[in-house]
Amino acid sequence: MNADWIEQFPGLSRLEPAVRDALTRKSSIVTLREGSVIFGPGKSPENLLLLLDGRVRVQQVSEAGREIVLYRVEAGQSCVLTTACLLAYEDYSAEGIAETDVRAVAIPRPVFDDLVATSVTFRTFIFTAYSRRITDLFQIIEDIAFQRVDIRLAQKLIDLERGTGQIKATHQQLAAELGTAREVISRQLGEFQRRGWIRQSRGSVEIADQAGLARLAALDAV
Amino acid sequence: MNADWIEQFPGLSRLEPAVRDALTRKSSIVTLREGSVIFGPGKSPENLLLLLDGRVRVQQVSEAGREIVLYRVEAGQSCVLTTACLLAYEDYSAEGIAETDVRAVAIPRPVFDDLVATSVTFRTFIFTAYSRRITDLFQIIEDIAFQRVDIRLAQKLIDLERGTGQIKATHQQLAAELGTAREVISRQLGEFQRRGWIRQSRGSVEIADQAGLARLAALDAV
DNA sequence: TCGCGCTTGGTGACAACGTTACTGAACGAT
DNA sequence: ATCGTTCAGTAACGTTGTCACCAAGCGCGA
Repeated sequence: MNADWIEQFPGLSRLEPAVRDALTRKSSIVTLREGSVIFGPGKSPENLLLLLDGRVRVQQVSEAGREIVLYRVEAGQSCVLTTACLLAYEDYSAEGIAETDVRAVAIPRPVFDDLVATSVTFRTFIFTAYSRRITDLFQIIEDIAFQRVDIRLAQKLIDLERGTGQIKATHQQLAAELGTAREVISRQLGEFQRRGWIRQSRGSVEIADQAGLARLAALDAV
Repeated sequence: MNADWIEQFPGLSRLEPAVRDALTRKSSIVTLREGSVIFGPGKSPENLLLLLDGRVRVQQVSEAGREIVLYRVEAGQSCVLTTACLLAYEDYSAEGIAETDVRAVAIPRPVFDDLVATSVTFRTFIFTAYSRRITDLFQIIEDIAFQRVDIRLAQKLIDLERGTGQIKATHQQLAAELGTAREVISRQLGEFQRRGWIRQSRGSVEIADQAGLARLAALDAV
């Protein structure tokens, strides 16, 4: 019915007409409620998801219960990597969670397989998505291994503040973003507040001096 | 000429005869000297490599010059991930280095593209390789973020000791394996030696009590 | 609306890790 | 034998992670 969703994916707009037709016929549009666990230990997706609306958070959960956010899939992106992740090994422990209500195109595995075989465009789309995630992961590894927490936190705050100057997140959630401990976040935010860069309240952080944060964040790789 | 190399790749042994023929005809066997930089900032491979002999180390180098080993490609494995890595972004900073002399099958990009399109077997081979690397990366992230250095070092020593009870590596190299600092390795090895688990000499570590190391390594996720 | 329990945040003490700065030992080349 | 380079050891200190505990905020049912 509604085949126009393809236009939301820049990489797919030049899809060969026949392929495009097959894709729209054989895939379906699904909706997922905020908070749904899309995949994870115990769940396995039979579909490749292309996000139309909403946001999915992919995170690693350690046996000790600590979490770290690996990346997010936004509208217009595909979730291949995590699908592929389920293929090879069983002992993975990443999970995907709908951060908002999500609307997505679900492409069944056989159709996906067929499309990869048939279409150069689709193949490029998929491989590019892979590459992007992998460089993301490389970056995360470098940050965790070599970057100071205060700098990473400043960057993350700037990143999470989407226009509104407000970030709705507990210290615990921010700790998971950086793969560190809640206490560390509390300390750093306390320091940021002392410097007048932010104002804190329960469950949210308000940016008071973006430039101040940005100066710290820019110390990056000096 | 020598088409038997395909047998070295379990994932490819069932390749359709026609595809198999195309693969052997259009690819070439290359050799690389120990120490060669196979790809990295400035170098880009035009080929997908399937390793016949030798070992390739893939590592991330930070702007400050610190290094961390991401994974190794061994004989019988492919190097897709890093090839794909070059597609999307330019600002990656990983490099691949031949740890030993390397003999590999080089598949030109157009041939690779054609094979992915033609053969389900080949496609599975490639995607499985991807999945494996990605779960590796997930594991590395979890280790760096949540695991103690002494435990990781003990695991790494056991891992690097391949039969010989000897590990040829400087403290600096071991530090790069774990993404930590040389001084930290020196301290930990000093402690291991004090406990009688290892004996040190310039440029190498000798395992004296594997069981002792193994006990520490097993504290993993208790 | 009061009290109860849960979540969230604050803090101090200490352990682990990273950084800086420096030292000396081991090795290779000439 | 000497020199320069690489490698390893160490002390001091700053940063981050862990543990233990407490207090404030909030939702919810009595």
